[in-house]
Amino acid sequence: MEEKQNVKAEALRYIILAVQRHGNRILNDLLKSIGLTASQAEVLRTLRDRKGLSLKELGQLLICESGSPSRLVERLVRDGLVEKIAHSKDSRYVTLQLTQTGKEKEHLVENIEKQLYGQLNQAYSEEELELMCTLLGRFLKGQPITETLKKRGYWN
Amino acid sequence: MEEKQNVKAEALRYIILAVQRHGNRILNDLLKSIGLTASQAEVLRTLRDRKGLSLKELGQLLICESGSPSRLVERLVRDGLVEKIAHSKDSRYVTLQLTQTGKEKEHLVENIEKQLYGQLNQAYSEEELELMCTLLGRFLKGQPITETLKKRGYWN
DNA sequence: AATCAATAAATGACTAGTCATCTATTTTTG
DNA sequence: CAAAAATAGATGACTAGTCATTTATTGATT
Repeated sequence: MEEKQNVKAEALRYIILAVQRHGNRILNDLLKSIGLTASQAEVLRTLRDRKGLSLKELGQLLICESGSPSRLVERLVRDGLVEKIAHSKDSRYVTLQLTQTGKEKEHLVENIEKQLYGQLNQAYSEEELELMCTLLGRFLKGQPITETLKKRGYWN
Repeated sequence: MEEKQNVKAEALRYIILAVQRHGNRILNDLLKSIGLTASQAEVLRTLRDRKGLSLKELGQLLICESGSPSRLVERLVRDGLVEKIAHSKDSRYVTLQLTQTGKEKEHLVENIEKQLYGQLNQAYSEEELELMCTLLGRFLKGQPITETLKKRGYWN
């Protein structure tokens, strides 16, 4: 008798995967026009909102990566969107800031993300969005990632 | 006034990402004991359920990959879990089947997945699972991936 | 001060996901 | 039948995600 439940759990598992991929594809397609990936865009948005972050602090704010975003940032530096600044007191730290180009791209990202959110708002009412967040969020209760979500303002 | 909606849409976006990653981590941790990844396990399960698939047909059944699973299967062949058999009539095709070892691992995968589904069933009622599938699925309406989900039995 | 522990970041090694292109084969069609 | 189109799969090139290890620096211990 547990089999039917498992089928539903399995269905949810794969639907979550499919939705995540689908949304990511939508966003990446939109971002392609400005030569960014969704993960890179998340870094730009985060660096704009919080200045002077270290690599470690940035890593604790990203949902897209659980480890350290060394290489993600490396590519943004290579592409001239982010600068690394040595910390004067503790040279283990690197602090990050957007370059002028980075700031300009960040602004474009904002608008592109609005298009994605527009699609979500078209598909769902505010109540439904909240309901999904609450239900899905229940599965994350007690997990480290909830700290990140709280810091970002996506968690009560 | 659209900003609040966008915050909720953005929250959903990141919570879906976080939940997908968290579930994947749980599953990968469990699968590590038998030396498989979640994607590899999905292939094994799929090849057990449907015999004599070609690479292309397999690709159309996987949620974990949208393209062709050439390299995913390549690694399973390398590890001795899957065999490639040349198609006698049309040598463009390759048909796939589990080896004995592959069949044994597939059976272990089944049990490991039950542990994940157990966690989901503990967190959610049957109605909640269904509700989430319905709501999330709405975002996939009309997309190619729904064909895959239907073939797999996770879509009405 | 010298050693040891802790910390931040970088790096290696791997799997995987995406897109474009290439190769080999089969099918179409003129 | 020969050339062109279509198809299956393989491969190259890239980003990214994960885990383990290494390097450099700072802080703590004695």
